[in-house]
Amino acid sequence: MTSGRPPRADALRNRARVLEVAHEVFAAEGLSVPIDEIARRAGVGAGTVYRHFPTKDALFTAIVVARIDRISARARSLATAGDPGQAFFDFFAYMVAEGIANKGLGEALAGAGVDVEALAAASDQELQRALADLLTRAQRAGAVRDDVGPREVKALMGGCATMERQLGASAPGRITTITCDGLRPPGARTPPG
Amino acid sequence: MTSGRPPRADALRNRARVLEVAHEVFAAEGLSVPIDEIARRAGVGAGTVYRHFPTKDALFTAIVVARIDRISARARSLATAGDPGQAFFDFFAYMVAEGIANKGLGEALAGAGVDVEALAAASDQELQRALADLLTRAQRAGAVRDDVGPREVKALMGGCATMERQLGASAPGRITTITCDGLRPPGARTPPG
DNA sequence: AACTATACGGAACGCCCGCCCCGGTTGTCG
DNA sequence: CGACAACCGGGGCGGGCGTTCCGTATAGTT
Repeated sequence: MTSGRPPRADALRNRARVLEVAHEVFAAEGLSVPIDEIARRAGVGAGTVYRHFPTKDALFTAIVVARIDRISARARSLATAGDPGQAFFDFFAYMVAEGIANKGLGEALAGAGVDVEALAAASDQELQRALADLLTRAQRAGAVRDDVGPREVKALMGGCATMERQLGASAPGRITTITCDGLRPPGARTPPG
Repeated sequence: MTSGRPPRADALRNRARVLEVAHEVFAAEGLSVPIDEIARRAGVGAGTVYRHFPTKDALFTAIVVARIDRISARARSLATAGDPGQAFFDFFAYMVAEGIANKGLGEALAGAGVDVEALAAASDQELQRALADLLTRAQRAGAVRDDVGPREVKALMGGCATMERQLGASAPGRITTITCDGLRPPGARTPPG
């Protein structure tokens, strides 16, 4: 490996600060914010950002990967929980909430623009696997209709987040409720709760 | 009014050609295509485009308004048709199909970017009204759940189009089927058909 | 304290795109 | 056919943004 010497203290500090600020800004404003803006808010120069992350995509990817890893962990822990149906829909709601709270992540989940898929392929596949596991368990338990796959579910989660955000605070969760009801097998609507 | 003289023949020809080409290109590639590209494909200069349409938004709005008017007409004609539930879901599927076939329209329906809403307010409200009519009829007939409004339905139609496009040809219509099932009142799933 | 590798800041570059402008062309009317 | 107004084309301007470069500052070491 090319580990010549430990990085300087200020370098690590700046790197962490850029990561932190970028996370907040991307979450609040989406991916379209200029790098200069992030640099400014972090109190560094644009060059510093590019030294730590060779490209804007790389910066964004680093953040998203971390986020996705956390989500995957959540999915795995839910997979072993009691009721498979409950676990699946809990995860669905969790993912949508995450997408609403984090605009940049939402855009990524909705497949908009960036080739995060390519760079974060490993991380994303991990999520895909965990989701597939959750889904098949729920399907075997008869809590989710059989004619859907992980790809459809993932798209639906991203879409729900986008739509909920678009509708704003009016009727919160309505879209997600409808979609979840649509995912249940015929004649298996759960009462409110 | 300022109607001094009828426009020249070539002016009308170019205007029509620009409109036609812009429609195709926006439908195929979305709103992000440069004006220069549209001008090139139409065989005119960029200046010509801007003479007929003062702004890119104006060009796009002109196209979308025409499209929305057609859709509204369809909605109104369905409203008087036999089964209200059938009419509602027919329109839902029609709108989604339109959104899939027309990328630019889909982006507009999904509320992405352009302030078409502001410019096309009149036309859009017309659609809103027709949709609301269709919806309440279906709800009164017990074909659609009561806890949704036109805004949610409109968002769902746009979202379905986006998701279907994203998933490509694999599992066509799956997302729309799920969403429509979610829109039905509890315990009222229709068998395949 | 002096020295050097490392890191910093921000000006500068290149590219894209919406929009404007002007010299040349072409339709139209007497 | 000739003249004039309407219209055309495409080069150019301005602003935004991702990325690079280089003179300067500073952390770490002796």
